[in-house]
Amino acid sequence: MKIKDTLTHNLVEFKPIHSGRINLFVCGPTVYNYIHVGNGRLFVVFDSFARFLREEGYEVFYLQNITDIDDKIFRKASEDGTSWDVVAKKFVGEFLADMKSVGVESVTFYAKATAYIEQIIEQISTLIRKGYAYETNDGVYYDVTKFKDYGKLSGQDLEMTQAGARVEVNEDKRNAADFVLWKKMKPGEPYWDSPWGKGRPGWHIEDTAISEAFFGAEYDIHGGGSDLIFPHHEAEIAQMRAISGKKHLSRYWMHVSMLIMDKEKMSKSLGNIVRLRDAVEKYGPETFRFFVLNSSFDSLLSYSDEAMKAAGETVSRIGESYRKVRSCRGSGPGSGLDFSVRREAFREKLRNGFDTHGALTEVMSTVTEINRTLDRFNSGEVKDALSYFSLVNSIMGILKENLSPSGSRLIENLLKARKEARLAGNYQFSDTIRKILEDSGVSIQDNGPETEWWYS
RNA sequence: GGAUAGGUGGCAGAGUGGUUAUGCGUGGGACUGCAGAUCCCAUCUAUUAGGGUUCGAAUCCCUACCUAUCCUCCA
Repeated sequence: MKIKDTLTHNLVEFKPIHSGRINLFVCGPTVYNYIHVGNGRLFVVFDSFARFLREEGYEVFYLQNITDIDDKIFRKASEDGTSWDVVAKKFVGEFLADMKSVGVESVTFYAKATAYIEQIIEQISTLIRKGYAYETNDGVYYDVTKFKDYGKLSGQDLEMTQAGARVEVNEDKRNAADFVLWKKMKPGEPYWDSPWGKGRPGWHIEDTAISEAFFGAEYDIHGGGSDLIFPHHEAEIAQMRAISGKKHLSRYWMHVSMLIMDKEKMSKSLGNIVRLRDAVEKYGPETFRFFVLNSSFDSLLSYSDEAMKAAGETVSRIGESYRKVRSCRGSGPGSGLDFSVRREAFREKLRNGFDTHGALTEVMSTVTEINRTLDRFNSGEVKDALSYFSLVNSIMGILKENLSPSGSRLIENLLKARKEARLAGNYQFSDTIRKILEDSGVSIQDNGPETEWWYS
């Protein structure tokens, strides 16, 4: 298996630290509002990735942090006239609800930052003891000049970056690039006791404290949005490697690119946010997942109503084929389709840098072949096709379970009446029944005198 | 200004030296009482621009222009 690794900018052969086991850490959300479709892209990609790794036979511990202490949460709380912990608690719940609605089910454990304050304090103490960190009037900072590889992941050269390009320069810091590990309490803020007085953790330190607690100093794969490469992931690397003295924090780094909207990035300041839950409600989780997985995770992806509708059409096409296979009797002479070859082709694309788009192209080609030859399927091929769909779905999560049969007597009787009308040539009546059924959410399809139906 | 990734047909989005990507859309055909679904054929004859290397470039090199993310607690 190969991974598109941010650190080396290459497709590299993957080797887990412990044979057969993978420790995966992905940066989760800061819970101060509903997440948008761009965030949703990240979580769908890694959900599918973890499912794939498990399907490949690895035992995967997928760990994700949740930032539940942050200035953005304070601001939201003051806007809403409530307290920070109420905001955090609410949006942790909303986040988990969103994850469930979009079929994200692979995360082993969600770790909230505030539950690991002890570990955070311990890491900061170690950094100070080892000479990497220092205390000022307002906090504890990491001295980036002490860590020679700082900037290596992002290709940043500290000499070249502009200090204070976006933020005010803090005069108490030794270097403009130093980042905060511990923030001393300001009036009205929540706090924990520490060797540096009352305060709270900086953003970067929570991830290494959590990942060390579960995985130790070094683990296999670290994921996140591409906007976190610098400085967040640089900071994580600097923290953990300074503490451990090891060569890596994570052996491999995978970054999911941004979602853009109307040629512009999705951001709150532009007001072009689409909440994940709204998109999922409008198009369905299968369509959203297909939309996301049909592109390379490391490329920009354009979100639009048109693109979502196209994804929806394709998802229906795949689902339709699946539905037909399920109702296929398999009494034909055999189509000659070799599903073991097709399963392997699908897997092979994913093994090649998690090429979900390539894998879905394989699926589309298989769907066409199935549709073309279904009437010749024998019973073994029906089973093989079902297991093919099951494999695809277990990783991608793009099949609608619109199971029908064993339905209501009412529907069966309506269909029976319609069949009689059709046989009698009374098409006006049969079309009226069809209209009633369709208006009631029942799709039907005539195959000669017989009619199939399902809930649409 | 710097770092990093890119600029492919109506849309989305693959393809790292030599065949049609694929899907959606559009047009036509088969099938159907009609429809839908499905299949077949076609369409769009795409590669940001300009140079260069090569027998041959979307793919390699150079220049220009453009886009996205990031540029250091706070966005």
